[in-house]
Amino acid sequence: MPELAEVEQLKNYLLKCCINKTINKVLIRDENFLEISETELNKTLKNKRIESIQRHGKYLFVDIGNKFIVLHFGMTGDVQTFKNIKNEPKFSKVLFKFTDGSFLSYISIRKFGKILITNNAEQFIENRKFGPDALKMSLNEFQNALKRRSAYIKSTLMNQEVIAGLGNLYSDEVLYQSKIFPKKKTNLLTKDDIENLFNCIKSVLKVAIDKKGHLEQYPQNFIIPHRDLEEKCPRCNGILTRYEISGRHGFYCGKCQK
DNA sequence: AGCGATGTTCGCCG
DNA sequence: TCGGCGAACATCGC
Repeated sequence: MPELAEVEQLKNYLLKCCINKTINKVLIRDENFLEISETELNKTLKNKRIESIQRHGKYLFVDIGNKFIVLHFGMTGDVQTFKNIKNEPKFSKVLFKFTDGSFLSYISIRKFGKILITNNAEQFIENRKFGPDALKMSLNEFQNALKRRSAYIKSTLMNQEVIAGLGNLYSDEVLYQSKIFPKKKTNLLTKDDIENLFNCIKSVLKVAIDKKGHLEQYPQNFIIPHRDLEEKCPRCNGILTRYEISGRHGFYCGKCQK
């Protein structure tokens, strides 16, 4: 589930299903996801009410009054609420039981996600050196974040210390929409390129959030539905090119993105 | 059977 | 110093 738009969707789900619920117990199904023991986790979370939820980039901060539960979803993370323990989903890694008897599972097929506790969400973001959230950032923040960066623009966009929230798919998408070549060096972009890119980030994320991260529902003028060999550019009908940066695969249109 | 996957981190090297 | 590269993490689905 997990780039910014998908995490936003998970946030909305948790707001709908878990807000104001009080945690009764936590069961750890796979200790790889935490750095503290079940006993210690229960000591911290028992009888705490979920007051609000914030998102920064791909992270969620669940406000339990005096602390925050930090959720990161790796590549396959998800959440699911249910009423009967018999319905605990497959790949449930951490199980939260609420005082009303309902449950919340933190699910992950692989083991890349993390659940942490922090006293201060802003401090956590600062310690991790995360850049501004891609959805909330201003043009000025974006311009500053890109300043003096010499990496490929694709790498810059995926670097969470520059801006937070974009991953492999959405970085490809915003570059496609703004007609920028993924291996263009960041510091060679013009002021117009950067403004254009900024506007495309905002518009792509808006569509993605409206579609609740359901990739199959994305418009046909997006490159995301065409991420495959032999697929054609929806704009110019040219064959899309598959490329690689640091082991990540992406697609671009060689004709549109110079 | 083998390969690729929406993420992060680390060591190596230019 | 910056950043690209590759590996590692682990497992499922095509």
